[in-house]
Amino acid sequence: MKAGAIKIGELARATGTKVETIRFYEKIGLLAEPSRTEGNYRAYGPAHLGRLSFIRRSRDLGFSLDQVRALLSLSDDRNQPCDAIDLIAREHLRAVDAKIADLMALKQELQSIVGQSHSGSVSTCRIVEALEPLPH
Amino acid sequence: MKAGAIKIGELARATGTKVETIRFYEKIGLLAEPSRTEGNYRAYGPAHLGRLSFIRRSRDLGFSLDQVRALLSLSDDRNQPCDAIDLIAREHLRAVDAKIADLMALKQELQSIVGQSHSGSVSTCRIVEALEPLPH
DNA sequence: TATGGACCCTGTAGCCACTACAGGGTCAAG
DNA sequence: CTTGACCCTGTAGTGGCTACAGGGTCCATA
Repeated sequence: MKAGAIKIGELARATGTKVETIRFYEKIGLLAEPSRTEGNYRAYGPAHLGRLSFIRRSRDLGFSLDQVRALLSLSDDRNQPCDAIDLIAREHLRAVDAKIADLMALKQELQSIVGQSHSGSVSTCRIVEALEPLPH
Repeated sequence: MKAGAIKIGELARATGTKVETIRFYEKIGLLAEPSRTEGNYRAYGPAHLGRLSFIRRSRDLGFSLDQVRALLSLSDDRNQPCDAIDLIAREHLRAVDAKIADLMALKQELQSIVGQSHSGSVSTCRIVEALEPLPH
């Protein structure tokens, strides 16, 4: 193993990623295949570490793997990527906003069903009534 | 086909569910197998309609299929289901709240990366900088 | 009677982003 | 020389559908 090279477990710890996930990213072509040791262990260098950190950070921000792929290839091209990257990020922000709005509406409806009487009294199943469509 | 019985397509239209989804619910045991016509078509009655409406409504409210299964069996047992149902609903509400909080935090972070300068100027890629871990 | 089209059937594979095995091999410490 | 931590490949499973492929049924029209 070359100086500075690390094994998959170390890379996993360094980036907060599971070992299986790293292998998965390699399989789908998101993370480049590293060289191997004599014993056929993956040997990662600093470039892999940087790349995987970028991926992790993007994933944590909720970007899809396809979006991450696009972000990676755009950020590699150091000519005029900003507009395209901006677009992806803004689009994602829009989607997050939409999701929040959805969930807020959902919450409202759930609350109106459950009722805010948090006291332990038995609530004669308004919930079932709210779910059931037909009179019975 | 008995009087009042409907075919899968009609049930789908009546409940706003896709035909494939109805068959899927049947396969996983969520919706009872209906009787069949001579031509081997599924023939649904009013009970199926009620049941599927209940399922749809619960799904729309974000309950998982396992939760729906529990809600169904609890609401069938007309003795003392209320507490258990209440618990499921409240737990779901809690999960929705947590999800909303997650997304709000995410939105904050995304916004700070994208920047609120909505004017079309090129923003010298703060986004990439924010994603990249290492100085280069 | 033939034919077209709308509908239905079964069964399987694909989607996303992992996660969890099973069944082995490698390597360093004791 | 054995133990145990780590690594390897490959496959199957998760949730909740969705999309075929390759047929069958039913009804109306020509």
